Parts: sequence; C-alpha cells; structure tokens
Amino acid sequence: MEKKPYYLTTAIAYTSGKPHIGNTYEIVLADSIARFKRQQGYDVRFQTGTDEHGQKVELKAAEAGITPKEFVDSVAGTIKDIWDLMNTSYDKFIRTTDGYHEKQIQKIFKKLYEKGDIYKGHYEGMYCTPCESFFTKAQLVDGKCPDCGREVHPAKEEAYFFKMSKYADRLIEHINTHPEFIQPESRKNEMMNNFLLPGLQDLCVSRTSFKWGIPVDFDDKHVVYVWIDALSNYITGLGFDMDGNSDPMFDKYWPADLHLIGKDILRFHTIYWPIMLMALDIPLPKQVFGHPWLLQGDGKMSKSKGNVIYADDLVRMFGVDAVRYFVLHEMPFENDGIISWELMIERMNSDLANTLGNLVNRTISMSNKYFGGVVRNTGVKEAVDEDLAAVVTGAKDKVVNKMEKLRVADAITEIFTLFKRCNKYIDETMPWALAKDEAKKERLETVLYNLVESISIGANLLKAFMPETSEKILAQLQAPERELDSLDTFGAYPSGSKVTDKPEILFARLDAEEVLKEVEKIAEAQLAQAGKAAGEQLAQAGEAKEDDGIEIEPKAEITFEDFEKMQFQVGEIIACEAVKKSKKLLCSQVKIGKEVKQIVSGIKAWYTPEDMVGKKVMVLVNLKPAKLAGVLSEGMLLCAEDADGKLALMTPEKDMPAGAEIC
RNA sequence: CGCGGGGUGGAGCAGCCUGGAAGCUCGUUGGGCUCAUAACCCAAAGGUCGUCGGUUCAAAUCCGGCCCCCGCAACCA
Repeated sequence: MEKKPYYLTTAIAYTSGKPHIGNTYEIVLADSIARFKRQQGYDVRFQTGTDEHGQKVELKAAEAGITPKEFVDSVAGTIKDIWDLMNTSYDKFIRTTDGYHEKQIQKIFKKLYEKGDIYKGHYEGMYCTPCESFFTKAQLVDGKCPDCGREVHPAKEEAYFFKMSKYADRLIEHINTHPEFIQPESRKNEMMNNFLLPGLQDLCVSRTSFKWGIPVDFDDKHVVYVWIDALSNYITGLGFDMDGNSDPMFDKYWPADLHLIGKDILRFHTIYWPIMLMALDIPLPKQVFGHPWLLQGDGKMSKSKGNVIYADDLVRMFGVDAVRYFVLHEMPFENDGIISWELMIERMNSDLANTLGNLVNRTISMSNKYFGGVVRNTGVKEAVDEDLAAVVTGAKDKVVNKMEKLRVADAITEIFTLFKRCNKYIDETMPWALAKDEAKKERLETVLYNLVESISIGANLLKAFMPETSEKILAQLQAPERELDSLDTFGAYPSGSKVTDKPEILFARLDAEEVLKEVEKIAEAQLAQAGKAAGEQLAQAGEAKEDDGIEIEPKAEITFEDFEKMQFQVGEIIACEAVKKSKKLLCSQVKIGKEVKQIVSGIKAWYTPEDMVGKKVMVLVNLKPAKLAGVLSEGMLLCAEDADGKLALMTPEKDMPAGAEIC
C-alpha cells in the first residue's frame, strides 16, 4: 500500500545567535508531530533550517571581523548541533545560502516581476548618504541618522514592491472556506481584522541598503528582502523549480500539510506566503499553526542578567528526553508556557522519576524477585484487571485524537494517565501479599504480566515524544516494538519473555538545591561573558566606567556647531495628563520662560501625571514639532535610560527657574 | 471607542463554543502500604470561577457595564 505523504516544516531559524530554549521548543514540537505521523504510517518529510541573510547578520559579522558567510556557517552549525542534541528527526536542513535555493529565489523574483505582480517603485523616507541607509521618521534619533548621527534628508529609494492587494479577495475567500487553515482559530480573527479587511499595503520585497542577500539578477543594485527569500524555503527545499523542472519530491509532498511557526510570524505565513503562492499558481499549504511561546517566569531572558536558559545546559543536567518532556508538556495550546529551573526539577522528579521511572523499576524488580524475571500470562483474572486493561487500551485513541488537533501536551498527559493507572493497579493487587501465599502464585504471575503489558503499550505510545526512553523501557522489558494501530489490544506481550535482571534507573530524582547551585554557575558564566563583551565595547568607546555601567552604540563625533544648533532649557511642568488611546504617552504643559509648550513623552510606564506636575526638567526646545498619537508635541523631555529601558527625567541639581538655558 | 487573548482553591492550568452537581497536575495535612528511585495508593482541607448587573427553573459557561493583566498594531520628538 502506498504511504500517504505528510510534509511539515518549522520556521527557519535566523542566524544571528545561539537559540535559547524558547526557540528550541519549536523544533521539538515539530519533531514529536513528525515522529507520531510516521508511527501512524505516513510518509513524512520534516524540514527545518536557517534563514541567513539580512542586515543584522551583515553587521554582526562585521563586528566579529569575519565575512557574513563565515558568520552564518558558524551559527548555522550551532543551531544544527542543538537540533541534533534534542534528537530531532528532520529529513532536511535547508540554509537560505544554499546554491539551489538562491537560484530559485532569483527565478521566482523574476517570474513575479514579469508577471507584473512585482513592480519597481520608491520607498520614501529619510536618507543618510554616508551610511547609504533609509530610515522612517520614527527611526531617526533627534532627527538625525541613528547609525552615524549625521544629517539626513528626505529621499526616495528605489525598491521593488509586491502587489498584495491584487490577491486579497482570493485569500479572504480561502480563509473563510478553510477554517482549519489558521490554527489556533482564535488567531484567524486577528489576521482578518488587522490586516486583510482594512486592505493590504503593497509589500517592499527588495533592499539596496545592504548587500548580504540574494541579488536580483536583472537589477543587481537590489537584494531580495527577507519575505520572498525565507518563505520560499518551504518549496525550494523540496526541489521546486520555477521553470517546471521540479524534483518529483515537490509533486509528492507539496502542498505542505503543516507549517509550524511561532505566533509572532503568523502574519507572514497566513498572508504574504499564501499570496506569493497564488501569484505563482502553486497550491496553498493546508495548515499553519502559530504556536505560543515558552517564556521565563521571572522576567525576560537576558544575557546580562545571566538567566538565559539554553537547551544544552538543560540537557546536560536533565537529559534529552526530560527536556523534551518538559517543553512539550508545559506548553499549553494557546497561551504562553512558563519555564524555570524549579518547574523543570518538579516535573523531572514527580512525573519522570516517580510516576514513570519508579513504575518501570518496581515492576521489573518484582518480576525478578518472584519469578527470576520470567513474565508469564497464566490467565488468572480478577475484576480489577478489566479496568486496567480498559484504561491502557483506550489510551491510543485518546492520544491519536489529541494529536489530530495538535494538542501535544494533552496527548502526553494521556500517556501518563496510563502509567498512573499502573501504579494504582499495583496497590490494588498487592503483589507482595500474593507472593506470600503459594496458592496465589499464578495470580501473581498474571498481575505482573498485566503490568509489563501495560507498560509496553505506554512505552510504545511514548515513542514520538521521548524516543530514547521508549526504547530503553522496551529493551528492559524485552518487549517488541508495536504498530501504533495495534496498541488498543491487550495481551500482545509474548508470555514467557524474560525482563532484564538489572533494571536501569530511567530518571534519577534530583535534589533541587544541588541543581540550583549548578544554575548559579551557569548564570555566573553568562554574566562573565556578557561582562567581557561589555568591557570590550567600553574599551572601544574609550570611556571605561566602573561597576555595571551600560553601553550604547557610540555615535560619530560632532562639531561644536552641531551642538550649538540644539537649544536646551529648564522647563517646569505645570500640567500633565495621559494621552488617550495611547499606552505609553503622557502629555505635559511645560513652562519655559514665558512660553508654555505642550510636550508628549513616552514615559507613562514610569511616571504618573501627578508625579510630573511641579517637576523641573531638561527640555530640548527647538525640536521640530510633530504629532504623536494625534497630539501635537513641541519639544522633548530628556531622560536617562538604563539597560532595561527604565527612564528617569533629568532635573537640575539645584533649583533653577523655568526657562534657564542649559549649556 | 485600533485588533486580539486572558483574570477558576497556595502555584500552574482545563472546563466556556453545544448553560444543569467546580475538574487536573503540583504543593499542604492525615492515613495506608513496603515491591520500588524517602517512591506508590487512599482521604481531607482549601475556590463568592476579576467585578457589577441582566437573561433563565438553572450561569464559570449566554448578554451588557466596569476594573486589572498580556500579546499585536500605532506613535515611545
């Protein structure tokens, strides 16, 4: 019988640095789905990879003093190592710097251009000539180039645009007629209401401001911008060819059954990508699942706080399958999940060591103790056996149903319900009591047989999620691997088999204190590294500071003339209110000399309007007025900002009258 | 009135679409057991299901107002 193809992909990881556990979650989730589908008899193709172009990579490489290619080779290697460490079974690891990919991107771009869906236009904004860069007004720092601090001027940059709106109606129709297309469904409204229904903007699909990208072959000033480049990996990785000479694999696996991505890039996958495919006359993927994030409980992960959790640290301390179990189990379907070392330890001890590991261990020990390891089904049944068998044989369908809905965490829970039932069965039957009575010996044999059989079924179900553990359990029980479909029948364990005489501890209980001590060491190492990097930057800036001063990008030197252009004065805040419709803005009336200026500032998170009134602050007064959230702002209140983005207003050290010049 | 998600025993979550005895995991307390990794099994305590109001014989669930939290979008001059 021909196996049904199943093609699933993860997002390709951006090669700007080492991925933390949150990034790693996606590949593990995808892997469990891929393995499960294989178990169900599908011909699975599972693709992942790296997105390697773009300005950020170009900059990071320059900082490191190596070529972009050298940089991405190194980071892609790290990413692949972590994917392999997590024991993920991808069939294809694509890199957007792969030759075949780049070639097809150029063809796709050209095709879209010839078709008229991509046109040459202009990107308007503020241009910094020396930096050859475009900025929106919002990106400017004090009206100047954010990179070099020099003057910018309004200009147009040539760029290619994709006519998104042309396909919008077709896409809306498709989403409405395919409710399963966007998962979870709650996200569907967000896409519709926010982007599709208000009308799509044409998408800028090329850049001239950096070089590290795939050149547009008919206009080599331009490189293809991320959308077309990165998204297309899903087809180029199958050997798609724009000229019609696609690899047979493409016809076999496309359209993809599932794109598994983070919820943050849902928009690109449910709007831009489908529209691109429509323009190319390629069928759309069947489903896009925007999974939630795995977040750290105590604030954002940051290297400078030393609290970044990486997969390799976790694996070193807990083992691969424990980490797989944790990320899969802890992640709910729609909301973000939380990871912390404490939670990790708790799961490890309670679920893995106690419920599962101990169950396997006590079962094997009893077999050895009472029957020299030989497990026989003597058929001496009692009523309790039926409930056990019902729970055990019912697990398969439950797991299949959960997986059908991509409820991976729930699927795992079902399997552990099975193991818990086994523990209960031991108490119900009390094998140690049976062992004391020679007449109950055969009953005892059946009890142990039932346990071994139940655990075998559970272990087989566990295969997709914790492959190594599954294998270990089956090996210790001398149990054969079984087809998924057969796991709803009880009694397939070959009677008379002999379990191992030396049961290996599957998951050792961990002492929380000891683990947390290790964690301290990791944190210190991270801090040291962050400190080192910071130190280097400080040295470069030539202004070494004490304690934990923060570093910012140094700007280019300015002349006194430049400085003189700016006028700073002391202002007194005489009234202040929150700007409605805005989360961050406060609108202050600032008395400066005789004048009163209205100034809007993004400091609502740190000051209440009441706090503000009466304060004397430092004001940049001759900044060109602008509207913020619809409110006119005629200057800027100066603030100090720390690494976490906390702000503090600058106030004169001694009392000064409103209007006093600051120079 | 930009879009969306959420507020359920100490912690983390399910239940809400398709109203009808408030559930799961962990933790706590008491008990049981001794095969096992101080594990396993049982029981108990603990919740006005954010808040106010409406519909209904009946509301965590449906409807409306309000208060908080979190994403996205927009501006953090």
